[in-house]
Amino acid sequence: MSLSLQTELKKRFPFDSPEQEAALNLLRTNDQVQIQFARHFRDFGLTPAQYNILRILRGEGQPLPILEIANRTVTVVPGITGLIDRLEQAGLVLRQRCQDDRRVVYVSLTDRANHQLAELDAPVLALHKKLMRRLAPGELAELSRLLEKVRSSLSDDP
Amino acid sequence: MSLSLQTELKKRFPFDSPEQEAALNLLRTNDQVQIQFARHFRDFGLTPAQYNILRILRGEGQPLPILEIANRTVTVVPGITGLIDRLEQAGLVLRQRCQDDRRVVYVSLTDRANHQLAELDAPVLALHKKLMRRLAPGELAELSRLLEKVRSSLSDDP
DNA sequence: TATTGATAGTTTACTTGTCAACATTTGTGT
DNA sequence: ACACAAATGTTGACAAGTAAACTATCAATA
Repeated sequence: MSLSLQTELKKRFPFDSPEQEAALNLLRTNDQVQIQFARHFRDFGLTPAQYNILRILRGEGQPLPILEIANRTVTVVPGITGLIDRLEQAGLVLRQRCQDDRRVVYVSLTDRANHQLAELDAPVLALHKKLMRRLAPGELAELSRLLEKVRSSLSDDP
Repeated sequence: MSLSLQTELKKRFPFDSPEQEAALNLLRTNDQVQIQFARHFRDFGLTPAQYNILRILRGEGQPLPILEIANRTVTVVPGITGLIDRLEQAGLVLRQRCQDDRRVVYVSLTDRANHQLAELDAPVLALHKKLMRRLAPGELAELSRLLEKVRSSLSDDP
């Protein structure tokens, strides 16, 4: 039967190639990590995407145009609108139209957002350490290096 | 000003810790890779989640209960329903109630799905190789090993 | 036999990511 | 000055991930 043959092949060659194995490992590991983060932030009423935007704004230290925020996330342009909408409803950011160029909308953090971010710093750092606790310092550096190398091949297309 | 100080600090210590650096590298790299896959499958009318389910069914070689499929993906139970719905509408899978236990619903691939999967094998493998092209064989193995190590620390909680 | 509890799957509601289409504003080239 | 292109967001539609609540079936047991 072709079915048993297929099963046997599957056991002997679980991956079609080392490249595929690495790619699938990346996807699976990321899934697991994302789940941890999502649970973590949900306790504070934030989603990972929302926290990401707040971190970007704090890192910049001043208001940013909406498209600039979108550029620093993977979020595609139309998606950023609703994201900012919900953050604004939650009282965490403010929208202000630019006077010079009335097309652009600046987004800034509220005091409440800064307060909430400060509360999250320690738990987030602790979670990062927990996720990576099995890796020795050298392994951490190597993992970062390899991931950056993968990303570098995505920038210049062919 | 606190702003320029913050900017300077940000340059000198872009990450709070090596663990955080590795975790963020993982998230960013995965985002980029996911985008590549999504674009790739969209040309064939499939989403990555749909392709994943088809691959699982082909790998098994026989119909699977819906919850068994959900267990093999990161998809949470309620989400799997709509996913199977859309695959069924597209004529790629069939639902059949189990006779022995009328609660369970088996899902099987149609000929059309098998045909489409066969067409996708070569392009998918090519994409995997393209994504990882910068990594030497040893680096590929090391990346897989490190990612597995990260996942292993997520299984046993504390 | 009837109740009680567990299991399989669905429905509903909400957030996010994605694309296509659009409005508004700005800049540029006749 | 005027038309036309480009940039900045927004809207609408759909796929997907998530949690809470629900239905239907099965199993155990009183």
